[in-house]
Amino acid sequence: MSSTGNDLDLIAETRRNWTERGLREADAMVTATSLARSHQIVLGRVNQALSEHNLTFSRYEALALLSFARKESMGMARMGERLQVHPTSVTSTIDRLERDGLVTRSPNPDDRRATLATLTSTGREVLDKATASLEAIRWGMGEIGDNHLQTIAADLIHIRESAGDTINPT
Amino acid sequence: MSSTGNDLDLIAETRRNWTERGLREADAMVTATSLARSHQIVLGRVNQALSEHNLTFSRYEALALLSFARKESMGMARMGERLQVHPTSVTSTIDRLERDGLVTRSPNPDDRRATLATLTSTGREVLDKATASLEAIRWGMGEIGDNHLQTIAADLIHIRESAGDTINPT
DNA sequence: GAGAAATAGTTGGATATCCGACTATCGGAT
DNA sequence: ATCCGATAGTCGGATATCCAACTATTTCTC
Repeated sequence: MSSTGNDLDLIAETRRNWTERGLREADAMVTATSLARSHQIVLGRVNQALSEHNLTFSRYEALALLSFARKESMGMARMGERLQVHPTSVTSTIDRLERDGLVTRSPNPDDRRATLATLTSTGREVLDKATASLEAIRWGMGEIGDNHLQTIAADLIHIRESAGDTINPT
Repeated sequence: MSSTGNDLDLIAETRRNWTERGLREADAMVTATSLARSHQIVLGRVNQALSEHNLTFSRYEALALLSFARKESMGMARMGERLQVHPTSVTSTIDRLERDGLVTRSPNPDDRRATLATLTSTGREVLDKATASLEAIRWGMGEIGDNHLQTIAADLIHIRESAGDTINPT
C-alpha cells in the first residue's frame, strides 16, 4: 500500500513530458499534481486507520464537528458550511451515521424546516477511539517532523487564501 | 464558489477545539486538514474548467497519459499503475471516454488477457483544448507565484517520500 | 398582510473510487 | 506436458461528492 511499485518519479516524468511539448505553467501543473498525490496518500492512510471503527474520514469529521457543538448537536446546513461540502453530502453522511447509531436526527423546535443532528453516546465512544487511532498514525503524516508539517501547512495557506478562505494569524 | 461565506478560519478553529481537549499531534492534524482543503479547492477549479469540455480531471489525466504513449496507446493495467488508481477505476474511466468517442478499446495481439486503450483523433483534439483551459487557470493554482508553487511542491515531497514514491532530483 | 425571495433538507442522477469476487489467460515449476 | 499461481480486465456493491429539482418553511419587501 505504501510503495507504488514504480521505479520512476511519476510527477517528474509528467513534468518532463509536458515540458518537451512546450507546456506553459509547468510549476503550477507539478504543484497541482503533487497536491493530488499527497492528498491521496494521506487520505488513504487515514481511511485505513478509520476502517476498523467502521468510519471514513468524512464521517469522522462529522462526528468530531458535532462533538464540539453545544449539546453535541447542530443543524445540518451549518454542518455543511463548516465541513465545506454540499448539503446533499451532509444528508448522505448523516444517513449513514444514523443508520449505524452514532447520530440521531431530530426536528428543530425553532425552525420547522431544519433538522438537528445529535451525537449519541455510542457516537461519542466511537469518536474517541477513532481519534486515538488517528493520533497513533499522526493523521496520516507518517514520520514527518513537526517542523516540516508546520512548513507545509503554512505554504498551503497561499492556496486557501486564494479561494477566499478566512485565515487567522497563528 | 471561491468564497466560503465563513468569517472564521475553519482550520485554526479546529486546532483550537482539539487543543482545548488535549489533543496530541495537532500539527499533523492541521497539516492533514490543510491538505484536504487545498486539494478540494484546486480540484474544484480544475474540474470547473474541464466541465466545458465534458471532462473531469480523472478523464483528463487518462487522455494525457495516453497522449504520451507510443502510438498513443497503452494497456489498462499500466494505466492504473501510472495514474495510481485501482484497476476498476481505469475500467470505469475508459468506459466513459470510450462512450464519448475519445478513446477506443482494442485487444492486445500479444496477450489475449490485455486490452489496449488508444486515443482517437477527437480525443486528441479535446485533450489539446482542455490543456489550454487548464493553462489558462494555471491548473487551479490561482495567482500564486511560481516561487511559492515550487516551495509547496518541494515540501510535499516529504509526504510522497514517506509513502515510498520514487523521487528524482530536480 | 400577501406575495416574493431566501433557506433547510431530501431525492434522483451522475461520476470517481475502493474492495471482493470472478473469468480468461499467461507462465513457470515439476 | 500439466497444474497452479500470477496477471488483466470486468462486474457488483459500497461510499463520497456534486448538481438540478422539488417541498416545506421562514423571512423580507412593499
